[in-house]
Amino acid sequence: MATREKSDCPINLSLELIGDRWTLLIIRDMVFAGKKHFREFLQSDEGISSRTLAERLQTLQDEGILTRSDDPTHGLRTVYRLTEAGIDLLPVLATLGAWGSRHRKADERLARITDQLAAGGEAALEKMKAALRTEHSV
Amino acid sequence: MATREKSDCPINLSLELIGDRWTLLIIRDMVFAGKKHFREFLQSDEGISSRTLAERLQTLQDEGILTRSDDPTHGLRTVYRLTEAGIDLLPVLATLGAWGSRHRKADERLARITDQLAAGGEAALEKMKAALRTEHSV
DNA sequence: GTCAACAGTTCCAAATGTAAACTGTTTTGC
DNA sequence: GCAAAACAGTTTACATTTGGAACTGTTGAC
Repeated sequence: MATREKSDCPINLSLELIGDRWTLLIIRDMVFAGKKHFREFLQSDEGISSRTLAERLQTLQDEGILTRSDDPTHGLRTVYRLTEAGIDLLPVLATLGAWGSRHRKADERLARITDQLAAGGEAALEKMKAALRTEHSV
Repeated sequence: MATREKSDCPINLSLELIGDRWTLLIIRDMVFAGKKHFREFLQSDEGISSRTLAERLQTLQDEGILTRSDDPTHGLRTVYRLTEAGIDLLPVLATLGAWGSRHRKADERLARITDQLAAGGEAALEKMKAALRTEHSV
């Protein structure tokens, strides 16, 4: 995504980075399923290809949304962690989930999660962000 | 976008429809700039191609996000209007804009708009939704 | 020492997106 | 009443992105 920015509109700038089919699904898996490893992302229901996954993880790393580091306890394993900018995408996931829950035929169990998050307002979001900071700190 | 759904996750269902570079920019133009005509969307800074625009408008219409009708006062003109599902995308635009405003180098004047909307909580959103309902009703 | 786990990479085909020119009406300005 | 501009797209040729499958090279488990 080395494309020159097409405008300085905040919505456009967000979309230039996360406006695609896969990026927010990766973030979703980190936020709601606690995934941290390449192989885990590969196993999601939507079936991202390893090629696309590798490219997205690299871009997200370049743009400061997540960090990549070696697992000290396991030489082969790589750990991906959300940065503060990545954790800050939680409200986007919440509103996106709430919309899908209301206007598409979504799984009820999953819908409850984002619905509660969106309905809980700032307080619910901050609580979950705090938990994510703990989980993704080194 | 006649793709079979890959999962029933509400976030995935939202992304399958609006997770791309252009769709939310069209909605943004309708919501914040009051655009309603093909030629107006074409003139945005980001420069969508007429082919992509036509395809997206068709999909959004098929999926019930907007409606298409002839302008009674002007035989050539077509009017696109947001449905309730389309208006309901406002919180997504607000959080997306707030994120871009905080984490990218966004235009300050534009950033203020989404920032206030996101900071104003449910009340600010509902107020703007009410205005959109009036503007996009027949 | 063998086998599975791990994070990718490589290659090719298919799908999608872009730019630019073009269509066929209708309305506007004179 | 006629020419030019406005309107919503379509078409075509090309470039870029994506998807699927097979493959690499290393490390850890048994």
